[in-house]
Amino acid sequence: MDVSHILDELNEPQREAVTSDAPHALVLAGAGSGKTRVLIHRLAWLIQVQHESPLSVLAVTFTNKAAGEMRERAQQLLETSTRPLWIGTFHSIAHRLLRMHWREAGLPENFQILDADDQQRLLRRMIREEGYDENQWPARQAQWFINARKDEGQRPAAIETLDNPLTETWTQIYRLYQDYCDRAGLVDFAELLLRAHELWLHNDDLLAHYRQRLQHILVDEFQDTNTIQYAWVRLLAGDTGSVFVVGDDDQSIYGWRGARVENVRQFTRDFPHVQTVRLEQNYRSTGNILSAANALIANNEGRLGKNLWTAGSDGDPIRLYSAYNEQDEARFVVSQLEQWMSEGRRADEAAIVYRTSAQSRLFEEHLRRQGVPYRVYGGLRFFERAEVKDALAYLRLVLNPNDDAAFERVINTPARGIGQKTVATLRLQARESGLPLWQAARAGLEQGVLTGRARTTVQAFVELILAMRERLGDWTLGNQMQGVIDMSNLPSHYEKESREKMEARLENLSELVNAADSFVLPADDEEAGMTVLQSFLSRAALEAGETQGEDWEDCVQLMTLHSAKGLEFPLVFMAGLEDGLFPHQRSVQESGGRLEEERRLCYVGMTRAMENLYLSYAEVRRMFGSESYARPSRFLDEMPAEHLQEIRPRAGVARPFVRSTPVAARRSAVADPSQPYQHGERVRHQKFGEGTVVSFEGQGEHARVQVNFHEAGAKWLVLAYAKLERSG
DNA sequence: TCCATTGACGTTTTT
DNA sequence: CGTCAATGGA
Repeated sequence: MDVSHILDELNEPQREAVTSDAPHALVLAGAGSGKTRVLIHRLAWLIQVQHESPLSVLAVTFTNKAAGEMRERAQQLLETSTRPLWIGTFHSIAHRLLRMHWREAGLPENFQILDADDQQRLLRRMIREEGYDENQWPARQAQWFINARKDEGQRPAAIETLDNPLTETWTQIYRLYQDYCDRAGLVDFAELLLRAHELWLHNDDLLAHYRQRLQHILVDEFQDTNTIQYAWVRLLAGDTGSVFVVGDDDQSIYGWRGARVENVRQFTRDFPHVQTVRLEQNYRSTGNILSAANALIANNEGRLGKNLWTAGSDGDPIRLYSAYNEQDEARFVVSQLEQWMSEGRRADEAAIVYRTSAQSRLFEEHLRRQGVPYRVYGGLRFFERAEVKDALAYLRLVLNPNDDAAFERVINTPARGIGQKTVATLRLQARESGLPLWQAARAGLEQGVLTGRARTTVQAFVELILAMRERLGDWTLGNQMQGVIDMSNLPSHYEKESREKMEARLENLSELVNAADSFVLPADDEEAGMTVLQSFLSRAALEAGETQGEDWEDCVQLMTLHSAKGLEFPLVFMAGLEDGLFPHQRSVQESGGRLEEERRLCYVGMTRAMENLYLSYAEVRRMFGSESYARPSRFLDEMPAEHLQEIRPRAGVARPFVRSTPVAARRSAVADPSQPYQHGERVRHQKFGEGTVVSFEGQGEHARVQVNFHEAGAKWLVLAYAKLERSG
């Protein structure tokens, strides 16, 4: 068979990976080295050359976008339908398994997916109701605790509390929350994975079936897998499955939410005869960018080791700008951007990336002022908007009245005179009888627990939902959606808001009806035995949709470093390279490889740039209302000077006399022996606490240092008077 | 029920 | 400084 179309466009290591006949393979794919291509060509190789059945292939990704891209590109290469292939995110595949085997998984047929927002609301309500002090046991933290445990594969009973009262309480909250979810038929994101794992673990026949069928497992972004995802893959593979994973330990940036880089190394230990292939040729960036990135990441320990190289030219040096303050930084970035565009380049070829999402605002202001079109990544997605979730909650309730999260959401939205007190009564009833709210409400009506106005209003609500269920019976999804919106009288609820807001909300609602109208039951979901309504609701939760609908053509892209992973741009501005901001203060303080993860984040950011990379930092930054002085990011010191070119500010820009030393000078500068304190040194003051020396001046009696205190902010202190101590 | 004021908080985010 | 959520008075 002619395999040239599969192999021709590949370089040697890529080809080696694609054609590997080892039982398992680990492809360490550096940034821009053709990782996705290898995955897709491997898929084609299995099917067209090895003649493996498409039914035997499972390809797993992390995002819906990646899954969609993989299916699309596989389709092009294979020139046949990719229908039989299982391609999807860990969550969507887990979800599919649970839908098909809901009985074995111990779930009700109409279980609903709880998104992060639903989960937090449910927890807040529950914590309150169970009588915990909300300040001591915040829902946010409970959510974090529960998800972290689930990501580790732990049920409450398995948690080792070691008599630690804190852990014991969190575990108890986890237990109560899980009971709630089980009663109401609710499954959160982490639960999808955990249940899917347990489904196989506890059903030998099912596991045997899937092991036999899914002989080839391909995993993308393997460095992002958490404990349960790894265990799931391992369980499925058993002794006979063949696992092909692609990843890059240097781009692991999700450790803080459970991802374990260690899984990459663990893979070679747990699976026998793993062939490891390194993809180090980079097709994206210039030599200067790659060399600087390589040098930076070399500071991390325990890497599996990789050095990116390019056949292309060195290109321009990386430009480094030290801004006087954050305004100056934004001004500089936007002016460079305008210059680039004046040379005939497109706005959408450029990206501004930063560590924290709050940094976007300043750039937005400057871009708007200059009339440069931009788009900010992140923010609320379509199916996460309040009005959309309100409308969907009615549908959820119609489908599964036991869905407490949906019940709570709409019981008094729009306001129908059911106050806090009435809802509290219902909750109490539900809690005492161990029933979902819906059933508690009905029982309460029958048994006369509710009286007076409460009785009338709750009765009306129950009848509304029943009427919806009856009326919606045979309608199309679009009509059901519209019906629910009309019958609930939701639009009236938004009419009280400002005109703009209201119009946006009503527009979203009609967009929602459109979405429902044009929704076609996907084949995957049909096979899993789902109804159109079930499928629509699940997808709303699992693929929350785009942040912004249409207009992002030819816009400068603004995003956090995290959301930049996987993307590339000819021109990249990486801003806010200050110690404390990037690397972030919290990461510097915490142990456990957090600093290394920040360094990887920096590496990810740099390797997004194809032609030109600008780095910048502000000497003074206004944050949380007060000014703070920081030294340039330590990561800048780790980039060889020969790849950097410092850009000094224009003459005439007013600068304060306090300045940190330029990076190049600082790098070569040894400590100044004439000064008692050195730049960057940590000191303690009796009153102001801990701080960092940022500047000094004068000699002897008049010697003063400027210290940036963590609590009190920046202060000048005369050494002769202030009693400073070194604090390591 | 609604609006205004007050107070706490302030990485990163997909599913 | 800015946001969001909780609180309290009309």
